[in-house]
Amino acid sequence: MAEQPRYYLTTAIAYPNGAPHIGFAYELIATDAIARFKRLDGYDVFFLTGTDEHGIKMLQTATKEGITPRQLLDRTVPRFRELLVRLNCSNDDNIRTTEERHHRSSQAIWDRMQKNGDIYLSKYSGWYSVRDEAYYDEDETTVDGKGQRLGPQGTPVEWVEEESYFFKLSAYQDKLLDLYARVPDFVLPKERLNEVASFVKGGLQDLSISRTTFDWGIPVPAQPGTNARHIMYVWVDALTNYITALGFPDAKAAKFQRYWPADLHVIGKDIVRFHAVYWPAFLMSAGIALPRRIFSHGHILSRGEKMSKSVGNVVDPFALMDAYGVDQLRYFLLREVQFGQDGNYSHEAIVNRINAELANDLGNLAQRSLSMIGKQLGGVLPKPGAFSDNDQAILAAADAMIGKAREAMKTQQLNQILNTVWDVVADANRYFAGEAPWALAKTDPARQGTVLYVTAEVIRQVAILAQPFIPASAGKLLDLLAVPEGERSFAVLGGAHRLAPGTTLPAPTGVFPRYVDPEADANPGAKSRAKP
RNA sequence: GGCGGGGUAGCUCAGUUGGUUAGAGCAGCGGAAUCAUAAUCCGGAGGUCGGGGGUUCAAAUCCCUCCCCCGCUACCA
Repeated sequence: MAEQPRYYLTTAIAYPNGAPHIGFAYELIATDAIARFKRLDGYDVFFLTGTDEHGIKMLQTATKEGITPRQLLDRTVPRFRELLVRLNCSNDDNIRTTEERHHRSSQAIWDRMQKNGDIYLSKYSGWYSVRDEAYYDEDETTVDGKGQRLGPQGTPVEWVEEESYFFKLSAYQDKLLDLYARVPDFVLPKERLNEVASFVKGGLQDLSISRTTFDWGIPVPAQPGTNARHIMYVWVDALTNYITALGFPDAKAAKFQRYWPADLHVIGKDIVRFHAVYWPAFLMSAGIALPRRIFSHGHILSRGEKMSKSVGNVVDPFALMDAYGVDQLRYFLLREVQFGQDGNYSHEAIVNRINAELANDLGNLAQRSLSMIGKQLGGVLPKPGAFSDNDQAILAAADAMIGKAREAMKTQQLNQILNTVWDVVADANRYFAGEAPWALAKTDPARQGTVLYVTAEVIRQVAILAQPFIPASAGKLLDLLAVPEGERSFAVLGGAHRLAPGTTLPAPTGVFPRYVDPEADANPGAKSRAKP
C-alpha cells in the first residue's frame, strides 16, 4: 500500500496585543477548511496556528497599561485560543513565540545563517517612528509647525542610531528571482508573485535583524567581540515558528523529517513580502528546504470600507458567531469571497447567504425529502428501482463534484468548491420539483422511492464535501442520513459508493435554521438594520 | 512617474484563437405548485459591454487615445 501523502500547512501567527480581529478569524477559517479537506482526501495533515508575542508594540501596549508583556499575554492569548475553539479549528499545534522551544529554534537558525556568512554587525540609523514601528528615509519625512518631524503617516519620528546585526539579503536577489521563475506558483494568487518579483528586481537591501533598544524578544546568540545585548527583530523570530513547531533544530525530529518543507503558508496580503522574500532567503542561508507555496488572502471589508478602529466599523468575530452561528460565518466568508481577493462583509449579505443557500436550498431540500421518508416510508431508506435519465443526470452531477473540488483545491480556490457543490444543490432542487415525489406517493410509490433515494444520495455527497467548510452542520446532515463515521471521507465520493437502501434513518430535524432578525419579533413593523 | 490588474444588467461577477438574439447568481416583476425551514419550481423583464476614434463583412473581444478605480513600486518637489 502506498504511503499516505503528507500535507503541512500554517496560518500566519497573530499578534496578540489586543483582541482577535476578524481578519485573523478569516485566515483561520480558510486554512482550517483546507486542512480538513486534505484530511478527508486522505492526507496526513499537520496544521499549525500560533501567536507572535515579541516586539516593541507588545512592550508598549503593556507599558501603557502598567503591566509586563508577560502579564499582557496572560490576558490576551487565551482569547486567541478561545477563538480557535469557537471557530472549530482543527489545528494540530498552536505555537507561541515566547515558548522555550521557539527560542532554541530561532537561535539555531540564526547560527546557521551566521555560519553561512550572511550575518554581520553594523549600524542602523534613521528617522524612526515608534508608533509605525518603522524607519523612514529623510525625504519621506516632513517638519510640522512646531518643529516636530513627522513620518509619512503623520506620526512623530526621531533620529535613532543603533548597533544592529544585518542579514545579507542583497546576496539573494538572483536566487530569489530564479525561484520565482522556476516555481511560478510559489506565491498565489499569481499577481502577488509578480509584485514580489518586481520588488526583488528593483534591488534588495540588507536587512536589519536585531535591536538593542528594548529587550522583549529572543536574545541573539552570544557573539565574540561584542557584549551588546541584541534581541532578534521581528521577522527572524516570527517566520521561524513554522519550523519550530516541527521540532527544529533537532535534525532527528520526526515531525520535521515528516512534514517539512511546508506545503502551504496561508497569510494576509499585507505580509507577502516577508514570506516570499525574507523567509526563502533565510531558509536558503540556513540550508533548509523552501516551502512549496505561499497563499495570500485578501482583507475582509465592511461595506466596502477598510475596517479600522477610528472609523468604528471593526467587526468582532465572537459577536458574529454569536449572532449568526459558527458554520454560518465560515460558510459566508468562504462562499462569498473569492479566496485571494478582498471580500465584503455586511449584515444583509450574510443573512442572504444563510437563508437562501443554507436554510432554503440545502436545509429545506434535506428536510422535505427526509421527512417524506420519515412520514411515508417509515423512516427506511427505500430501495431504488432502475434509474431514469433524470436520476442518472443528477447522480452524475453529484459524482462529478469531487473531481472539480480537487482541481479547485490545487490552487486553493475554496469558493469555487462551494460553487460546485451548491450548483448541484440547485440541480437537486430542480430535480426534486420536477419529479414531484409527493404526487408519486399516490400514483407510483416505487418511483417515489427511487426519487427519494436519489435525492438522499445527492445530499450525502453534498454533505461529505461540505464538511471542511461547515463541519458541525455537515456532520449533522450525515447523521440524518445514518452515514457511519467511517464512511464520511472523500474516498466514498464519486459514485463507486452509494447509500445503503434499507437503512433506518433517524427522525429528521432542521440543520440550518433561518436567520430571523431579533428585532423583528419585538417590533414587527420596523425595518431591521445591521446589528453586529 | 513606472509596472500590473480592472471598468459588462440595480448588486457581485463570467465571457478575448473577433462570428448566430452578450450570460450566471442575487434583487425586482409575473405565474405554478403545496412534500418542505412561507421553503421550491417556471417565465418575462433588465445592459449604447467606461468615453471617443480606427481595423474588419463582423469588435465586449484587435489597434490608438482619453477618463476613472485598485494593487505594487519609485521619485521629484
